[in-house]
Amino acid sequence: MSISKTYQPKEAEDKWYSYWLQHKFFRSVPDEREPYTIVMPPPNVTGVLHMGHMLNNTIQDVLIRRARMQGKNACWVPGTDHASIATEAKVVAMLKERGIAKKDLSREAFLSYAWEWKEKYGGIILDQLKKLGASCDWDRTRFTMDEELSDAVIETFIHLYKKGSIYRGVRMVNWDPQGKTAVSDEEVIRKEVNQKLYYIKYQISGEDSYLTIATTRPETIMADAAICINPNDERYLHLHGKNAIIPLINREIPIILDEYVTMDFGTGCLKVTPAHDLNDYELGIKHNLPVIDILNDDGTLNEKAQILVGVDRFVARKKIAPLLEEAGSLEKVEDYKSQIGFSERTDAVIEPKLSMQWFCKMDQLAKPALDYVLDGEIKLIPEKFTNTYRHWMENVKDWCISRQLWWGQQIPAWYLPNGQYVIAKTNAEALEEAKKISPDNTNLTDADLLQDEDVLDTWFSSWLWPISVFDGFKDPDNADINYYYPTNDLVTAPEILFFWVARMIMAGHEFRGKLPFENVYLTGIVRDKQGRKMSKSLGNSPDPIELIEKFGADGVRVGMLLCSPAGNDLMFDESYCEQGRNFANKIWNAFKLIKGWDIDENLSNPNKIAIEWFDSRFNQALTEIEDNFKQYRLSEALMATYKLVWDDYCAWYLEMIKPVYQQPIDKETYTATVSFFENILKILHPFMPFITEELWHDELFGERSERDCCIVAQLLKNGEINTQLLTATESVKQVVTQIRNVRNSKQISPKETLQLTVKSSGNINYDTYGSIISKLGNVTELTSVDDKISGAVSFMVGTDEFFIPMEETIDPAIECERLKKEKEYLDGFLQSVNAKLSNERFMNNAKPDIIDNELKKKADAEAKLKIIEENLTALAC
RNA sequence: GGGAGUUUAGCUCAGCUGGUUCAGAGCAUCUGCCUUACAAGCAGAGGGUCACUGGUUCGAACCCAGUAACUCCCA
Repeated sequence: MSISKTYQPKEAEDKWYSYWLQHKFFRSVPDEREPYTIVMPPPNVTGVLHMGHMLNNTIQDVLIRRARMQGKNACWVPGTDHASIATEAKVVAMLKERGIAKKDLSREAFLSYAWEWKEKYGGIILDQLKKLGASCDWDRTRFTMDEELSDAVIETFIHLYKKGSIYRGVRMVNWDPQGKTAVSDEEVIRKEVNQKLYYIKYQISGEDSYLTIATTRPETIMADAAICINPNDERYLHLHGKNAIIPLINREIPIILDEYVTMDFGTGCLKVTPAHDLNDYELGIKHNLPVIDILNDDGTLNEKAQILVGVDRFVARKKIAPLLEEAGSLEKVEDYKSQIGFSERTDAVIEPKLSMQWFCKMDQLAKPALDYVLDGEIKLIPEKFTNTYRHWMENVKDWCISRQLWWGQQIPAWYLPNGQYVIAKTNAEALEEAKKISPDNTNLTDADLLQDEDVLDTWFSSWLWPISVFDGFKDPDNADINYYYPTNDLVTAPEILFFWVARMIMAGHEFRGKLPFENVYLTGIVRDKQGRKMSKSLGNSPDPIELIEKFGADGVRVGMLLCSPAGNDLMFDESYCEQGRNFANKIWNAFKLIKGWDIDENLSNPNKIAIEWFDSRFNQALTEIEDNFKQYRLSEALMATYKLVWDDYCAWYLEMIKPVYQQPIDKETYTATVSFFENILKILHPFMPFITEELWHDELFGERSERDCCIVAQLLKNGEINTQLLTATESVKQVVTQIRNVRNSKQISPKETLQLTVKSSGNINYDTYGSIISKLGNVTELTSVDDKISGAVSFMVGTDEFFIPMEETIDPAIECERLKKEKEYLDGFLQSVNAKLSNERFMNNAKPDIIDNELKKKADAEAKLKIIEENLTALAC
């Protein structure tokens, strides 16, 4: 049988993923084992897999697979999010292509199109995740608009309303004129934009003088309600108590005084437009100013503007400048940079707009949610996010939860003909409630009640996710929720710490009295090499599926993890995936080597030390890896594994025990080596599930039953670590390296054998390790002497001296130079050590073990110096 | 404008409670190798004023203050 020269991922991936599915290895049902649970941050139904998902889900899969192999009942719940605004926008666009306008459709008709769209595209990401190897319990896949989850949303709304936490009110909201809906503060992205600052002259009423205001939004002057100046501004004392006249429309407005105005910004005169600016709105309330809203929902000007009616706000801005110019009211225009809010979903410029919305009070919900984190019951990883979290939670504003959309859970508010409203789940219940609050209205029928048109913010469903996926609302005491909740780890992006994580903690506390998860692992943002965020519009993001095809899923997983320290952004580059692919190949080739050996039962085992050494080294690495996992340092856990496999196992161990070409190996070594390899497959599995499963089933490891799979193999407990053996072997490795170095510098082929002589100081028993040195250094004869050998290349390892006789003569001058350099170094070293030891304050203040260490350093250095000095004398230099 | 964070090798990052002359890893680079597991590889090697300036200390990449640059969050 011939084994391919390199690892071919494609076939193994398809084969084993379906094998796992078929044998239900991802399936989790409550049992007596300890649960380990992750709920997947549900991706949007509108999305396609991007690098952020790849990173996020690789991490979750590593955690879940490891837990599974630790004997825990691992449950990873997948699902998707309905993403009201984004999805509705997609559906509207799709309908437009088919020549259908949303406004011509009934709500029901529109929703059926939306569902059709969701069925068609909504599962794409989840399918793509399978290619990555995600071991989710797919039977538990949920969608935020599933019936049970929607019910939970409605009931939650009713509960919070009854508690007084939800109210309806007119507020300045972030209006998305393209999505025609309000969005929350968190959904507004601020960007610095080049704008113009228009200086506009307003005539003072009854006078022939003017004042000048500076604004970036000249199209809103028609909505002005006042001009505000700082009462301390001496330039404008003459304006106190007067009125100004808005140009073009000639409406008279008062000049008011408020210290809010910054005197040195613009002209020091501020136009106050309560309907179209948040700060102006507050100023308006304070000064009892009228609110004049001149914009329609789609961002065009309405008849209140009197001019430019029906024109879009940005077109109006362009058109009004010449009008003002003509009227002699435009003083000048300057370039100006400022922050502008954009809708996260549609990228439209956000319009501050007054409207009637539903709000959820945050103060009471925020307090306990903050405490969980401050008390350390919930850990944010890395810790630095705790500060950000606290800052946000302490300054949290009420949450605008209504959206002027159809796709989502419709708000369970029902309006009576008289304008009163009741909150109820169904029309029938609403009718009952309505009769209660409106006793005069006994002949109300359900047809008289109109349900609120709006739907709830998507986050108002996803904040319930860790509870609702286990039906914790429908059936609060069911076996699943009792077993899986609180979940263990949440892996998500820091961008949605407030949107989502904070609110889940609130919901967890409010509805279950318990935190929803114990650890929040915040991943970085995937950026390209130049540090730009990867995005579709920039076109700088590789297609994850193509990456998988190119490097294999294991390779890509390794690549993602190699460059992803927790919480730090990662500068992604394909070369990391290449490194991952190469690693898979290395493992493949180690397998090929072992696979090719024949066993001779009659041979005795010459490799006892090597085996013992690797056993210790393996256990040492296990400890490191475990420690890294405990601290969620996944990239370091992977690196520790990588080095164990590549360096220790392949480069050292296999070379130590490898039989001469086409010679058989002894049984004992073979068994140990195969067993090591199997253990290595286990620790590799969470990172590289496919290649490990593929190799696991090779006959090299004997017969396997159908369910004996790497994915469910149990990780080993840490065994003993023989530190003495480990340090001795380190020295032995150094000897080998030195020999190779000599070969390199003298251009001696590895094939040419050498003689090696050691003058040992007795720290290492070369009878024991000699065979390893001989084999790896290609040394025929290793002899021990008590005296130096002349005419040989020499080197030192620790305080042992080694000699390799050379036919060509050694240049004493070069040798002298080398020795002198080393002596210089050691002298300096010794001096610094002695300086410490003779320093009274050091001796008084330093801990005893540190002093001991210094003494040991001194002794070592002195011993080495002695040898070097002897050598120098011998060479007479 | 307010708050947080970052700055260590060409790149990406470790460096826990100051204590080896402490400066480390992977990748990249350079040199030599087609040595029958692996050129997607093997064997070696060279890379750094730990952003800057002061301070504390017997001792500072690490603690403190200030400066600079960058990033993020909030307004």
